[in-house]
Amino acid sequence: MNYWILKSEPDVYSYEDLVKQKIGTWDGVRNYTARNNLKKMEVGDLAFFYHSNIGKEIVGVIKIVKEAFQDPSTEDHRWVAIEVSPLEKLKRPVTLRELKENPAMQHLELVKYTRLSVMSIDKTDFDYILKISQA
DNA sequence: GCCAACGTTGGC
DNA sequence: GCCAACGTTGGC
Repeated sequence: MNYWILKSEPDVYSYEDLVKQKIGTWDGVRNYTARNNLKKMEVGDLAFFYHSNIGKEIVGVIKIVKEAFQDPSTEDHRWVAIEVSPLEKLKRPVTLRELKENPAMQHLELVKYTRLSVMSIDKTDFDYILKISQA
């Protein structure tokens, strides 16, 4: 079982939008590193939903409900999409700022590779962030 | 709105 | 295959 972080601009597609839809298609990824991560996802994996640009914070936990398939938003066979469902909204969003300020979180890809939209996260870090979101 | 980081493209 | 030019993303 693996853990991930999925980024979206909330004015385009927010966690609340996903809650309304119940199942959302995560498509439109056009970056090989991100695409490779999508391909590694398995049904049942968990991910954080991060709001980029507006908020810049992790707002919820979602789960992968369908593994990689041809991205429906393009004919180009290089790109894939997955499907996700909302699991729970964080009691308190965890901001990028506080992660950057936390010495224990400096190795996070979210902190180091700001432009990557689909990335993995260790279970340890996943649990840690969940924990601080409940404080 | 600006800029840094970084991925992609195309000329050689 | 290298590298300059260019485009895109996302934080500030």
